[in-house]
Amino acid sequence: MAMDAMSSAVLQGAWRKGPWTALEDRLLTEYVQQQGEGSWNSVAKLTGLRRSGKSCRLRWVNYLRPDLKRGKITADEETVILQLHAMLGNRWSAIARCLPGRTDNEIKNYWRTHFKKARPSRRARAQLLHQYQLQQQQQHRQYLHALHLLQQQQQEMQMQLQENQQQQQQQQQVMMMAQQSPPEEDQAVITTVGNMNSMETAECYCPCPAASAVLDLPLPADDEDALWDSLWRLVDGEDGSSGGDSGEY
DNA sequence: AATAAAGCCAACCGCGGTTCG
DNA sequence: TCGAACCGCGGTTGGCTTTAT
Repeated sequence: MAMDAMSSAVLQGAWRKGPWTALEDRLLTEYVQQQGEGSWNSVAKLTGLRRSGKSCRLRWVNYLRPDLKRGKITADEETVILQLHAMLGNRWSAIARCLPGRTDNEIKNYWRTHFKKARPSRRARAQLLHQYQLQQQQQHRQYLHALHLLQQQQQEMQMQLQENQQQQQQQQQVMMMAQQSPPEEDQAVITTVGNMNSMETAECYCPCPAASAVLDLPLPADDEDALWDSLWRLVDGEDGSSGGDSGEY
């Protein structure tokens, strides 16, 4: 059985890919002028083009068709695209049918470029991250400041306690000198007071309302999407209602 | 001036629906 | 009726150009 051009190309995996040359465009255009649109798989057989039918159709529809409009999308066309997309969603071919001379691919690309709010680019992400780090540093400084104040407070309390302890010891000594031989119970009392003092000192390091308020500073969620959402709001200053896209992207 | 990043668009891929032998 | 071929669609990718750093 003789092998035709297409079968041969398929078996050899020899379909050409990538950008079309002027010669290929001419061959395809001549084919369509003679045979009309359709039967794309026979293009390779009849013209010798090493392109798949799919590729030929796409090239014709998106680039070679004579009724295609060249140039940028106009403001009016943009309005139509926005309105139709709001009604139809991503049905690009349906939208394209309402815009003579424009292809679905063109409209799709235009939409994605101009209206789709994509995940931030690497540069944008770096900027967002920088802003975020500055915010974190500021929070950290606030935290350290609060901690410093807390420690000062604790040191003052400790010094106060030590002074009290010294005063008590001095009083004890005075009593001892007066009585010459202190009873054992009093020793126990001194020890107990000492322990209580140390307990009070220790209590100063326990979380107090001020400290827990500092520790309750909002920390970033691990969830990446939530993080990016908040970062977007940070940059845009938006309330989350803007964007207008139906959430499809 | 060099280079990295973003913008843009043509082309490819995979999938589902339709047609035809 | 069924399976292969064909077609069309939407999503994705690759590469060239422009812009920003």
